[in-house]
Amino acid sequence: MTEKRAAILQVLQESEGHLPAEEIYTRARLRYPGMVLATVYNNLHALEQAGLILHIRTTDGPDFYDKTVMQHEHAFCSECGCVIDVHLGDLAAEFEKKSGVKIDSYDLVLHTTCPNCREKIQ
Amino acid sequence: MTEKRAAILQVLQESEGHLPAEEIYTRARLRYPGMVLATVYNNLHALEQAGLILHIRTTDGPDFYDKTVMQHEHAFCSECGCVIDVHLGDLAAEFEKKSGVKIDSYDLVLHTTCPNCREKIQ
DNA sequence: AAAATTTTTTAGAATTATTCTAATTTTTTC
DNA sequence: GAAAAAATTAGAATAATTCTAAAAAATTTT
Repeated sequence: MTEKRAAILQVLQESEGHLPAEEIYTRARLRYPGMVLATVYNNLHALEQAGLILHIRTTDGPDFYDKTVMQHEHAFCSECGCVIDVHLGDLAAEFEKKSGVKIDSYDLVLHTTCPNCREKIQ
Repeated sequence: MTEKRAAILQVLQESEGHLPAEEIYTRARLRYPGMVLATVYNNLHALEQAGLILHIRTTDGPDFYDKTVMQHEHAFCSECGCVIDVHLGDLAAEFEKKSGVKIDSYDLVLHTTCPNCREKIQ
């Protein structure tokens, strides 16, 4: 594990959980000012391959990288953009049974209005 | 409904079901060679607003537009890229109950290996 | 039907997120 | 410590989509 790779991993570990590449880049540069965005992407891929982090694809904004390796979903607040971790377990079997189609994997993106924002709106 | 908007809708209606904007553009230009990609996007938005088509967001490739307005999901074959329609019903209530988080909506992207490709691989 | 207003279309630039390339630097191996 | 492998950098390339401003078309008002 190179110093930079370790630093990128640490940024995630010390975060609230999930960050987009751009934010990891910003934070990693505090320690390594010369670091370049491509290096962040390279190392995020390597860390993903190594099973140390999760690569979360979204349907609108940028992808996120998650320090929690266990499968889980994310609910994005459409008001403030915050992200809430959601644990639904593995639904592949359920989807497969319901549809009759072989499901190798799936991406589930949830949209919510977080408790904070729901209060404000009312 | 302008001629071009109608043409774009017709392209979708006459298709197998779901097409990315680029493909709609290609097909619409057969009738309207001068048409520009921005016009396709404009009209797809308008048609979506009008509830005449569905805008399907994916986690990797480009978005799709679907002539079927009824809620349904899509299973993308990771081998050949083909798309299979899947009907799972509305799962928001189930997700909400399981997680305790208010679910306004969700995008569910399924990954499959289609029957054709599964045969070839073996 | 002409004038005024609104909507649509075009062309092209801008944006965003990500990947690629090739040269350089660093790290690891022998 | 030299050779080989891997990582890093800088910047270009790509892909999908949105934005902008001007021109054209359609609609509404007189």
